[in-house]
Amino acid sequence: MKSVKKDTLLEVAERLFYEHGFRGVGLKQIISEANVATMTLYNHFSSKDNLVEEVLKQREERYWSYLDSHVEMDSDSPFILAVRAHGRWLKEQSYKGDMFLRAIEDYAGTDNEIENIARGHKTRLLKYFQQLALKKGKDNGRDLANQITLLLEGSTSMTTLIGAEKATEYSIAMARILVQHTL
Amino acid sequence: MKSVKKDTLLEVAERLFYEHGFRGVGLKQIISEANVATMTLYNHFSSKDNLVEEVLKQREERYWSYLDSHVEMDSDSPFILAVRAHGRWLKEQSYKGDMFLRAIEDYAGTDNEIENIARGHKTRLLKYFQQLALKKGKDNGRDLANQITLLLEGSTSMTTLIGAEKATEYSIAMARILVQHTL
DNA sequence: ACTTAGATAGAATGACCTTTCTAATTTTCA
DNA sequence: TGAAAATTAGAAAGGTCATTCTATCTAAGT
Repeated sequence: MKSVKKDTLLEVAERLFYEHGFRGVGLKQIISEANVATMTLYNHFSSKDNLVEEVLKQREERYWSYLDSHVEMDSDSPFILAVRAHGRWLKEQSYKGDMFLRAIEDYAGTDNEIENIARGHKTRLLKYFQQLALKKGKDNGRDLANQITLLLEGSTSMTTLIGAEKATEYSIAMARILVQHTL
Repeated sequence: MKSVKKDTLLEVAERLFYEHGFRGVGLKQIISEANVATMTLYNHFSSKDNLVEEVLKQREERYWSYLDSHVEMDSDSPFILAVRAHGRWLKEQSYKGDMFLRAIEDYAGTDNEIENIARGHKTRLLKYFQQLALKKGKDNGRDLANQITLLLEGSTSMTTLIGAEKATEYSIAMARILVQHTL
């Protein structure tokens, strides 16, 4: 059932959408770089919007397996590990802005599923850190979770300006102070 | 020399570009909402890209007069004032992402002036905080400036998720800790 | 070897895009 | 008032876009 063509399409589409934006990439370019016929795309995806949806889902899966594989939840400093893992993700996969934020901006208020998927990812990130804070027995877990998330988002934006290494260095430094401060 | 039509066009274009993205808005919609003929637009702007450029310049001017009017450079805590001012800007003018970051993403690598203008704004922000740190006699001025900028960028992104008030609350709290920590 | 499903190239469609053109009308101000 | 400049509506050109439709071809499994 799994199709190599479909996987190629998803891979190419994710790269191009990330590089030039959802609206900045046409299907023609995608099928051309994927070495696939038009109808092959439409056999696997019902529309361009549907392709965008699948791309976002795939990217989210990849993001979480990235985080999961780098964060030992029971470690002394899971927050720091998460910020560091996010930094690696930035360096390798997200050096110019965040795809989910971009999807939210591009499709906000147009009544489609894309915005929901993108917002879902962000919500999950917040919940992730809230649970982490809970496990650590912090009383102000929600605040800490929001602040750590803010640091992640900040480092993502800053990556465009000063590179992933420096952005991550700064966010880790601040996360350390933060965790220490809310013990 | 100043034309009311041109101002209307800039105002309408800025609103629509921010709301739906540069590529998501057509000139037809802009001239329609500005109650202006096609040729009026082309009399004042040489192309759509040129319109985008002027919109960005205008927005940057507005951003800086916002900051300047709220930040007393010689105050005890100009950093905190700046973060707070940025928070007000978010609430009133930038509730869903940052227009400059978006311009950088949308036009990166397409060899045009737009990306330069957008990056210029971000560079200026960094320099602003570096000078502030210098005036305060901090030895690690560059680090503090980068971190404060990271907090601003983070609060901008978080505004889309939790609103400007909470995002600003968190960034101010973190900025306080930071300034205190690097005295 | 036959069948069936998937993939192919390429054209057709209709919508929308930016930019240019024209010719009539309105505004500005000396 | 009269001349110059700005603005108008609308069409046209020339692209690109997403989507659909052919009709041929390839590959797999029985």
